[in-house]
Amino acid sequence: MTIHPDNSTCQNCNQRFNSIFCKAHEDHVNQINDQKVCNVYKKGQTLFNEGSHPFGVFCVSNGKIKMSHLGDDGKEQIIRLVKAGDILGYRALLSGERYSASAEALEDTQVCFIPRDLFVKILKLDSNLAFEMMKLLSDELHRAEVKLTHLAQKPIRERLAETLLFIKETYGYEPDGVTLNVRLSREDIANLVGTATESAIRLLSEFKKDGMIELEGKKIKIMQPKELLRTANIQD
Amino acid sequence: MTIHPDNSTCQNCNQRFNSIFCKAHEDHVNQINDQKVCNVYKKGQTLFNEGSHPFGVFCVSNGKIKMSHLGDDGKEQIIRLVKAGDILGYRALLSGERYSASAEALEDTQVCFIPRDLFVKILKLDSNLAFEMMKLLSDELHRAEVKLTHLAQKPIRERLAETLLFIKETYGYEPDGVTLNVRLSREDIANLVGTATESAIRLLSEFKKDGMIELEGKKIKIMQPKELLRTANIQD
DNA sequence: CTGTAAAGGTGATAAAAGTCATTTTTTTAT
DNA sequence: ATAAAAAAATGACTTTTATCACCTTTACAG
Repeated sequence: MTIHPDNSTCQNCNQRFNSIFCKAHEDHVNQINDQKVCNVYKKGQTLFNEGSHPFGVFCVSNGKIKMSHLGDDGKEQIIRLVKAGDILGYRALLSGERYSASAEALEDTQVCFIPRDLFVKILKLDSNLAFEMMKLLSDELHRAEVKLTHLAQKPIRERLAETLLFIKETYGYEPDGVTLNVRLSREDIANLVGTATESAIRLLSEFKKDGMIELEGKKIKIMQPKELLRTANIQD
Repeated sequence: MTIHPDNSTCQNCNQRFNSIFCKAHEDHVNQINDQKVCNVYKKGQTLFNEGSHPFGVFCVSNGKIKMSHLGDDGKEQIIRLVKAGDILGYRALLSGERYSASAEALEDTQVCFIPRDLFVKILKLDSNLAFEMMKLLSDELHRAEVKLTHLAQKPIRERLAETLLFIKETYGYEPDGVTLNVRLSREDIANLVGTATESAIRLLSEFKKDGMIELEGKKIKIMQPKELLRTANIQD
């Protein structure tokens, strides 16, 4: 079992001021630290499944997670990419419903679990945290509404370009400054864009031919971000 | 100027216990009542426009409103239908951004305006209200994610059927028990479904030919709700 | 290692949906 | 009441995208 000295408490967590808890009262952070349960999920492992009950929220100290819905015909739609510092599992918990999405680790990921009752108690006591939570929900809602509009109106080529830029915004580059810092299957990319896997593959090849990206297995290098942005055709 | 005796104060508003303020403290409702500004918007009038600054939230005492995004090529996407008892304008306000959507009255609509500072102050003081707000945001987020998935995966025929049922859920029927209690243009319906107006018109005609609905100008009668539900192909 | 399964890739074809042009109907303003 | 404008409807056609079949490459468990 690996020990992470600088990361083993919430107070010293390297994501502390990169998370929703940045403005939470110190006492409350201490309480979370006392009751949290940390865990490592291997690549491909599931944190929770659509349809099951939420017993708390998860806070990611490092790693990457995808959250997805299963469509009515069984096809996966990825609705969110989660990174270190993010929390997940709050949507269902706050609605008082079962999970409407599943969460799966995209690589080995370290996660702390905060029990439901504690999280709710602190949300009620700490109006700063509550406000951050509302802001987070509002931002997510905004993102979802924009994506919804683009799904309804934009061709797949533009949505793929936008998706690649979104991945870059979320996970950034590797030290080389061009390779997207995550490995996704072509199917995952398609399920993020909202298209058939074959269409995603074809368009990635076109982007490569056009010199906007380079492909090495699952590595994607962004060679011409400006051209990609133009292809995405985003106005705002 | 018409006087609405039972409706002129928040305390006596017929939507009081049908709104997010159902669990707010009485004192806070009184404060809102003191500072609110009521207004009537005629059919087609705009409450606010994408890109402008939010100075508070709106609370609908009666009427109907559509909220929509403008896509990058100028096409409208309707993201929400608002009814009596609902609030609107909170998303941008809580995110601290400009409005990302516009709101337009679908019929003559009575709306109270609650100033920003008061709303924020009460949200900070009243943890019950804050919780209701989080629940509301979570529910909206859920709705947006499901819609996003359906836009990515379902054919227009299914989405149109789903949209008609959604309108029914939102606004209900007229006293005859079959006519949808709202008048929408074919373009609005298309912008709700996320398709071209012509496609929406064609499919509505098909639904009529199949006996699921009847059309009389802008009146839509749901004749076979079960068949419509089957056509929508919703699993959950 | 190495065989097997999974993922990636490609072409042909079909289906879905959008666009454009035109006509009919409805609404609205004068 | 009526002309003008807007909305609805329809057909022909094009474009986009999905599906299917198949082949190649990669990953990985035994």
